[in-house]
Amino acid sequence: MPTETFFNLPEEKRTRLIDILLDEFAENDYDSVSINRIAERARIAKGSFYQYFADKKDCYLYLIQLGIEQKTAFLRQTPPPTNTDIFAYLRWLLDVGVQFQFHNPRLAQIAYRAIYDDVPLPTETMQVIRQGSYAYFKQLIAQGIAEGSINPAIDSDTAAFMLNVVFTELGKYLIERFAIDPASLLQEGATVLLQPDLRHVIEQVIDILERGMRNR
Amino acid sequence: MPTETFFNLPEEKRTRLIDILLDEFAENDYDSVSINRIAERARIAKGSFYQYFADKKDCYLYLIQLGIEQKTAFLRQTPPPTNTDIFAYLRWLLDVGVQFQFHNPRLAQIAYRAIYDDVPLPTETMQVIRQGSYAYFKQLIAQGIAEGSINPAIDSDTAAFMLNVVFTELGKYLIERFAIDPASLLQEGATVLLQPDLRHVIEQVIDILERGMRNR
Amino acid sequence: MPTETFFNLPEEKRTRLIDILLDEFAENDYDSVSINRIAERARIAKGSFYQYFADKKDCYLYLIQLGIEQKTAFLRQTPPPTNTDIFAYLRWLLDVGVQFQFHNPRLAQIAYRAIYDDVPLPTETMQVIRQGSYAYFKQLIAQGIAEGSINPAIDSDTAAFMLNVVFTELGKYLIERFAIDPASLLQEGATVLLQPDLRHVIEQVIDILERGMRNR
Amino acid sequence: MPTETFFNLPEEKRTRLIDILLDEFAENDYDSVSINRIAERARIAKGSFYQYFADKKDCYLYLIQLGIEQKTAFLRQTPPPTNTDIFAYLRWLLDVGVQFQFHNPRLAQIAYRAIYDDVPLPTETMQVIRQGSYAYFKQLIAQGIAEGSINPAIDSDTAAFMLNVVFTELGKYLIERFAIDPASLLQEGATVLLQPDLRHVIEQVIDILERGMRNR
DNA sequence: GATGAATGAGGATTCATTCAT
DNA sequence: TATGAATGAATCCTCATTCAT
Repeated sequence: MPTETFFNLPEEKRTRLIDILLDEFAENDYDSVSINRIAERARIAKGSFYQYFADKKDCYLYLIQLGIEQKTAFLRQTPPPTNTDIFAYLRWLLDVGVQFQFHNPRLAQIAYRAIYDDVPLPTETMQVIRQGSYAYFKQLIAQGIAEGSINPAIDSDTAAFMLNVVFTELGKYLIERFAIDPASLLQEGATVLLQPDLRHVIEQVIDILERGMRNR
Repeated sequence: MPTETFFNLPEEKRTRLIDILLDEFAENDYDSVSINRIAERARIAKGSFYQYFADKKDCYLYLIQLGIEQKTAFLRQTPPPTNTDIFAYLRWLLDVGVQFQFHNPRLAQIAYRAIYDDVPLPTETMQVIRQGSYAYFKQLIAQGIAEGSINPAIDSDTAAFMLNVVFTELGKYLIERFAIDPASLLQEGATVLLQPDLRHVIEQVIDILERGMRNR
Repeated sequence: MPTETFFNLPEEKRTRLIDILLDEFAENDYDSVSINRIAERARIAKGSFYQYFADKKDCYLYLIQLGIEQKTAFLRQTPPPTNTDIFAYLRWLLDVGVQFQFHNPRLAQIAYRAIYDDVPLPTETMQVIRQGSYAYFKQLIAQGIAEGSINPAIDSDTAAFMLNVVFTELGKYLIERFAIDPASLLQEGATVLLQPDLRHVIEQVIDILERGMRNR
Repeated sequence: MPTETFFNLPEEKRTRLIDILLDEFAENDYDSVSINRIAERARIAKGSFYQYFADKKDCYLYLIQLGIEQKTAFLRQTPPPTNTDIFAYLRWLLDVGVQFQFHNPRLAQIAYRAIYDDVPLPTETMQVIRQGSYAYFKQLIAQGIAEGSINPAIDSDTAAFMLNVVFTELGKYLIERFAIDPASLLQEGATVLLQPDLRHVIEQVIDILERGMRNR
């Protein structure tokens, strides 16, 4: 956790610092993130960084936690569909998930790294982070089978793996495919998600998964 | 590309060096790979490394190329099914792909890093590497639609994305799920792939994708 | 010297601070003592430290002075033997000296460091501190010679050196030899000094010195 | 242990480096020794230090070992007295010991620090170093008692403590008392030890110890 | 009187690369 | 061709001290 000093920082300074931290940790490997560079960009003394964070690790975990908080808040903001069909829910989840990635591309990228990069942090810490969404999907699948909407022959672990992997990668794929400038996403009220061709891809992905898994 | 000097090295010495390079680049981030450590482990002079490779980057690209070559050779070794059904072919491809990952876990890991890690190499170079299998899948899907076995409503790009992502991750998922010791894979004649529960997962994955995409 | 502010501190706060200072300076080299750590442990603002002491050096010298005061007070507390034999007096001195070291192990340790460690303070300052007990011993020896109890062939400087050195080290030697837990000494009314085997060592040391120096 | 690179250094360069190392480690606490400063004084790149030594600790232990080797060689050089009286031997030992300290004042100082300073090295390593001479003295005392020359009432541990402490400190005491310039000792063929008043002190010290311990 | 944020120099160590032998 | 010594910038982190509030 950051120090009290960090939270006592003038709103504007703290915001600017966080902004730079997001940049650095989104653009670089954990190992390649340089506190020197951060201090320079934020125009603070090297020592000041250590007034705010115990160390690099502390700073990193703070950003991870920030990501979790913001994602939670984001999901709460858009209510899920009321009908109980599991695929309607997955459709919503994929949609909102992509929206979150588009609204917070740097946080998404950091989370992404947390999953795929080698982070020299205790395995347990990283396990928790990594298994978060996977475990969630697994439970959803089990629920779908119980409800009768998912083919009971399907192994819930395997299906969770597929959902997790596809949902995780989709945001980046869309950005690449539609040549979206990541910088443009940082601005308020980006409307890129409303593009019909982009939504079409999201729907097709769910369609394929639904046809592949639905109980007939 | 490595220098002529490198290829003139006594077979046994070159092999040993490559072995160590694979280890280092599989276990570490590009940035975290240390030429110091490599020279030490390979018991060659630090300067010798630079007789063989122009620099770290050169060495890295050589391993990537090696991976591509070896994968190609590996696929050639196992003939694809003779029937023309595209899903039978995908089934074979996934199976052989996982086999390759299991037989060459270090090369697979390096390829994996090439896709997901930040490698401080020119974007274009990395693009080529990353899009390799994606382009291949896209062509397969198009072919499947032409043959009538894949639902023509499906966008070939989207489907290629899904296949690519699932195929890429599956090997690692299996290793984690079945708690396979990566070291055990390095040994000759590893039989882990024959386990029925492991094959069952592979088949379920294809089943889901097939049901999701097949033309009805 | 500490500032007035320091002496105006509420009794309890000042005591707690001193306690922590003793800990830090007893456990660490002068250079390794960290004001950061002190402020943290004492739960005072780092700036407050500099309200109480001009700087690290000032704080250190205060502790030294405290040690001298407390040792003087301690010696006053136990009256020396009334017979005038110099060796009886040395016996008493060694005994009480060890008792002081045992009652104030942290102050003793700090004094010890003042003698043996490199303290980056002006040489003169440290000289004064270091020569304190030495000068006292020298005077005692001279007195013993005058009284006829010490062999007049003995050079008083040399004898003072021996006494000083032995007396200084004895406390630590006993702690090590009898595997005394230094923590146990910090408690009120430690009875460790009463152990007969421990007193036996003290007596033997004096016996050897007495036989070595007494006028026959 | 230093690296091969270190031992391959041109004689003159290595000697100069060792000279500077001795200076630094003699003048400073382990913690206060600065590799930056060493590199600067030796006019080598900071990185070069790490070509020669694994780390600071490695460098330090090398100096310790150097001290042990040189002391052993020094003792071999001056043969002990042939008569078997233990006090004659101690006399010789004290004399040669002081001579060694005078010939190698910096090594002696480093050894001294090894005994009295806090060195952040594994306790076992330091224990071995510290107990070296103590254990030797203890054995000598036991031998003296067996031979009948030392008073059997004396506890060999206690006597060893006294000898050890006096022998360790004597060199420094003489330097201080006779205001010997440590720098002058560094020169070849220092004759300071021949001064009669200095030898007189050494003899008095042994005289006192002999009278104190001899069997009558 | 108390606070605690800011600072920049300095700590040990690792790195990829060069180049004379 | 092989070597391995040399380099200096970069790494993360700790420090004693100052000063505006």
